[in-house]
Amino acid sequence: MDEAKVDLRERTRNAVRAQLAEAALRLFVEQGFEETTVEQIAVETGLSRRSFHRYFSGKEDVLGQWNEAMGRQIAAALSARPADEPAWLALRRGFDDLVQQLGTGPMPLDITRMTLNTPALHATHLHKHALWRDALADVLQERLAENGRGPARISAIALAGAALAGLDSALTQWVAEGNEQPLGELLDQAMNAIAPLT
Amino acid sequence: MDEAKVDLRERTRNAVRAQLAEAALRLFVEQGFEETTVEQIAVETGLSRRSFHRYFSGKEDVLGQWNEAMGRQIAAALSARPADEPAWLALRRGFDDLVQQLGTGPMPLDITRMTLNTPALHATHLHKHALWRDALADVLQERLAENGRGPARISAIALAGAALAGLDSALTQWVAEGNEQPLGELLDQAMNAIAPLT
DNA sequence: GCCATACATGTCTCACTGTGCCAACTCAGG
DNA sequence: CCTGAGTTGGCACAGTGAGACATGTATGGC
Repeated sequence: MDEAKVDLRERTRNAVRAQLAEAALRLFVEQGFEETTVEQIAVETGLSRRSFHRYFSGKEDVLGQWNEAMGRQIAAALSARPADEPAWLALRRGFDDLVQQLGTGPMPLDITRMTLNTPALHATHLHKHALWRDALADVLQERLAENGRGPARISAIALAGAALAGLDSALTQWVAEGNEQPLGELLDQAMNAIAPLT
Repeated sequence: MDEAKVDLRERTRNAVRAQLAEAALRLFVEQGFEETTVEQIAVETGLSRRSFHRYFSGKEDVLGQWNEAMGRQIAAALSARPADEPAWLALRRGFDDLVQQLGTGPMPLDITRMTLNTPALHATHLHKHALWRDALADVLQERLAENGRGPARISAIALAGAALAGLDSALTQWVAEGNEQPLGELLDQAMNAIAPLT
């Protein structure tokens, strides 16, 4: 029972969570983030307000959880880069998955625009970057620990943070000009302005 | 009357605002941010909950306004740097005021620690960085516009964001090790890890 | 097949926040 | 004295987040 039972419950939970997230996203895009109440999302899914809070800590957490998965993906991509690749370039390549995923269809652009323009969501967005930064810093330390002692923690965090700053400025520009230039090129431009992508 | 009257009102307002901020900071440090209610701050200053919201949009805005002044100061310092100084070094020097101000007494360290560890305040902290970033980007564009056309907006934002990422990792480390190394040295270390401080 | 048990959910309740609205007060200028 | 701008307090309201408790509901062992 400790096996299949837990797995089943877990899968059910995930399914419900996904339903809630889907309803929430739809309502957000339809009528805006602030104008959507938790109750609306809950009713839409056939749940109570209280139960919504058993899956998400709040409205903004709906997007927060979506981003956690992406964070792990980026960290994994980074640690898969060849060890002799310069760190800055490896960071750039680590973003490739994200860039590709955001480049498919107009939906991601709408969500990204809403995320950057809604104060409450912008906060979530920045918090997400802070989490990604720490995760990437871990990988960087591990990556560079091979040749001698790795860099100090502070350097790893700084480097990861700088890369994310580049990503953020690329996203800002991307949203501002409405997908005029592909996100990947903007990211190259941004990161190159910080340090040469050797 | 349009002269002294308005000024008087303005000074009174600022005085009340300062009193509120002082009471809020004290209560935050004493009993934590989340555990402090708006009502407590208001009563402490002899005001009503309603009136507190006429000075600050919320608890976190107390620190938010403190940071706005510092943001303007940093931007001013940056634009005062010699035009032939490399941008990255100029950004580092622009932080000198902030570093010095945070290095005086144990109070700033406590506030900074609380800011980084409290979720709601961390969000304010990140938002503040976003504002600073845009302000610094403006100055950067202006600075480098002298020799020919300035850099693209995206590059200016990326550079400013990277500098702030360095500052953030320095602050994180500073708080983590409890002022073991001076903040200025940590900042040198962090920014050097991103790009050489020529 | 039956039941104890764990887990999800709904209802009720409470504290806190942010905001609109209105009455009362203060204080300078006519 | 009084008018008018600005500030404040009190009240009400919607929304959020969380604790307590009761009610299902499905799963496992018996």
